[in-house]
Amino acid sequence: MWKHEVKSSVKDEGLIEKRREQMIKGAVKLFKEKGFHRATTREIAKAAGFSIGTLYEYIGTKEDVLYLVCDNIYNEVNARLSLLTTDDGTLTSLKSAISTYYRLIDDMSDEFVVMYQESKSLPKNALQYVFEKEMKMVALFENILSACVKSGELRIAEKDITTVAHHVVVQGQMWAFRRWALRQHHTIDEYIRIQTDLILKGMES
Amino acid sequence: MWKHEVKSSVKDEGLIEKRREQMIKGAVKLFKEKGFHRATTREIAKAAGFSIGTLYEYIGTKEDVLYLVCDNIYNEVNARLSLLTTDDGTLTSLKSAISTYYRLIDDMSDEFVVMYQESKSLPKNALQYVFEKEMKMVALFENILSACVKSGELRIAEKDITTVAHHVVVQGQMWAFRRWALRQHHTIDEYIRIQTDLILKGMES
Amino acid sequence: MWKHEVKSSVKDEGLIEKRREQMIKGAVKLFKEKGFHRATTREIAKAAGFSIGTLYEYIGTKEDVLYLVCDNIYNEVNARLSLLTTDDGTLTSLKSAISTYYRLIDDMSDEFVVMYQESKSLPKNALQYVFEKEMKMVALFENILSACVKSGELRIAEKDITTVAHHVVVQGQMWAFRRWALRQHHTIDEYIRIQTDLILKGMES
Amino acid sequence: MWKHEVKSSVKDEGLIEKRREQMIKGAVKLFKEKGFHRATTREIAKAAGFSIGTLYEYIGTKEDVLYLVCDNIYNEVNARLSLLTTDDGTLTSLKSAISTYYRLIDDMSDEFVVMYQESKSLPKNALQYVFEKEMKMVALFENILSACVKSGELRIAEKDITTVAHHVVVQGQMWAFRRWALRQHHTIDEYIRIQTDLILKGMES
DNA sequence: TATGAATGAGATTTCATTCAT
DNA sequence: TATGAATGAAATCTCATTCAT
Repeated sequence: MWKHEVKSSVKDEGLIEKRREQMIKGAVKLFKEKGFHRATTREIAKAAGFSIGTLYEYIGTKEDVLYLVCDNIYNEVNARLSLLTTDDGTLTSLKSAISTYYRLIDDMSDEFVVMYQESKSLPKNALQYVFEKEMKMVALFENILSACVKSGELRIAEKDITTVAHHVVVQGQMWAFRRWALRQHHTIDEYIRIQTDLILKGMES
Repeated sequence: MWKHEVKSSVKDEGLIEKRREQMIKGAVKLFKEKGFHRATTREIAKAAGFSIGTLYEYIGTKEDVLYLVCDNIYNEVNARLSLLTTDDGTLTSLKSAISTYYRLIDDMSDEFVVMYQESKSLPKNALQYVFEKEMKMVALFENILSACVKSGELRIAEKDITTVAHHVVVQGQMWAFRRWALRQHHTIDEYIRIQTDLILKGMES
Repeated sequence: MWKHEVKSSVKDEGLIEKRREQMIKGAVKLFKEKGFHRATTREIAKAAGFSIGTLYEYIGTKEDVLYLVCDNIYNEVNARLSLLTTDDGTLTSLKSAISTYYRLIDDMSDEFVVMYQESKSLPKNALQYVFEKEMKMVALFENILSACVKSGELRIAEKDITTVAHHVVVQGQMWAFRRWALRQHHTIDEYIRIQTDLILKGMES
Repeated sequence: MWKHEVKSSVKDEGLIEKRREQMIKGAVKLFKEKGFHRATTREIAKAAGFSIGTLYEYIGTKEDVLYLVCDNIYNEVNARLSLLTTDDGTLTSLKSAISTYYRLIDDMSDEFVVMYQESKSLPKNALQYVFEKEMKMVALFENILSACVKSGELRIAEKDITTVAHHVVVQGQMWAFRRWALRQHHTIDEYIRIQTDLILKGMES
């Protein structure tokens, strides 16, 4: 998979890391508030805590900021899920994957909302990269579901597996996008239980 | 419910109707392609088939175009759903509502995608209006679900009903947003069946 | 003296006259309120009581409206002053000219203010014409003053006469421009008396 | 008295000062030539010697340029008059005030003409501010005249003092507005003498 | 490395004028 | 004659990006 490169004229890798973290944090807040297009680079710089000149020492274009936000999310997703997940065909593995994923979304709601709302503004290359990451997420759940089907724990028609995987991912997004409504009734734990039950009951063998 | 007014300096109501239809059609195509912010008013005018000057005879600001697109969707939703839906507590009424709603989304996928992706760019007033329309949609499914619970056809905890209603609406959006993936495996009819089954099996009493 | 021509595609002279009167009345009100540039032709048409299309049947360009306003003033000035004034070298003739002129300004304050504030927006030709009219006004007072000097009623150095004539004209404008302040203390009659006294006492022989 | 603030995104106060001076100089020339409305912001920028982008680093709206011109005049007026003037009731103090004021107008004729012709285009707030400055000028002469009346040097009816003060100010404007005519006959020194004499003779006790 | 002033392409919006009805 | 929809040139203002310090 091709990886979008963000240009920087600064050499010190540690510094780059640090500045980009500042940037992402500030940008997410800003993009959440006013969206990617309405947020100016000046504002992003200020929110990050440095000057417009400095901002451009660490990125090439404004869109890079958005890319960094998206990339950051997937790094987080990877870090958390890759360790944990197995596709051993047990319902436990499915439940654990859903739980981990939804909890991640709960932790990074703002980031997820920003990513899903603004990623279309990425340049083609970066968009493609983010898209592939997203598809990897879906594929991960496909694999787990597939394993559960093979092991006989779930009954899903072969051709429906992809759709169910999308379903799982999308219901996760829903927690981020409609938080204000859902949180009135449920904690993240309850939400995870409800969604898990729905899948399991709907597809039990 | 307050209704956002779009200013026009043209008097002939029929003409306004006609021109705005042209506008909406052109705008949806454009917004889909490049998003609201990247589409210029000149492009919108051209896509609609008239000059920039004429465009501004029928709207006050660029955001009005977006509003018209959103408003148009809900008019369509109303037209189709209001006739059809009953909350008599039968599963049939639920199925029929889901089917009608999802089919509408299928017909107007582009419009729905544009609305959900760009509506945050609406001015506060208009955003509020669109938001209320969306909540009305959720409430409609809440009512139907509630009736089914009361009649004993479904078993859903009182406090989960809102969440399930959101679920139904969001899965409809999913068909619009992830069409390219889902359509590889399913027709809209199948998709409706899958989602309906999932709800019914997941919540049968 | 060259006279600026305002083009009209309408033949009926009486109608032209009538429409232009409507126009001038509406325009003065509008120009007073927002100035020539901020007033749109649409607004002028509406203020005149007809449509934008009709407006352009009676003028060639927006600036023609301004010209008509200015021209109208001088027609009025002519009508009133030409009858009345004599330069027989009596103080009475001077007093009467001042009185007539200042009273005219009092009657047409809005028009005068508009003319003096906006005439610089006239096209060169028309501006020249208005300028010449203004100079004729000054010349008229020069003649009267000259006659009074010759007859021994006033003592003004030859080279100061023009300046005094300008003085008289400008103090007339002052009544129009600073009405809100001056009217708190004086009626037009008093104002005329004050200004006349000042001239006479300042220049008595 | 409230003071209109002109926004600038540049921090260096000295630079702001310098750039605004350039701006004012260029703008006065331009406004004199074609008036505020016909002068475009691009032209203003060019006349000031920088780009349109830079212009807007130092102002918020085009109207701010006009405001800066007006404000500049009154700063100058203050600087010159405040030092010099006394209202000790001597004719000398009156003469000196008139002389200083008229000489100032002579030096800044273009600026004064622009201000009086265009200030109506200022936004309400700024217009109010400029208006108050103008009234302060009138009040200044009122005070001096009053003192002369009290000391017995002049005889003016109480209620006429305001009008005479306006008179003095307006005759100053006249030197700016009708320079082309007046200068043919008089130097500024002569003009000052004529106007001073007129007042003194017209109102001597 | 960090700063922020300078730049100018490009976006939105207005409005004088035309012309078919 | 009267109307008003259509037009597009031109104006104001924004903002991503650069570069000298």
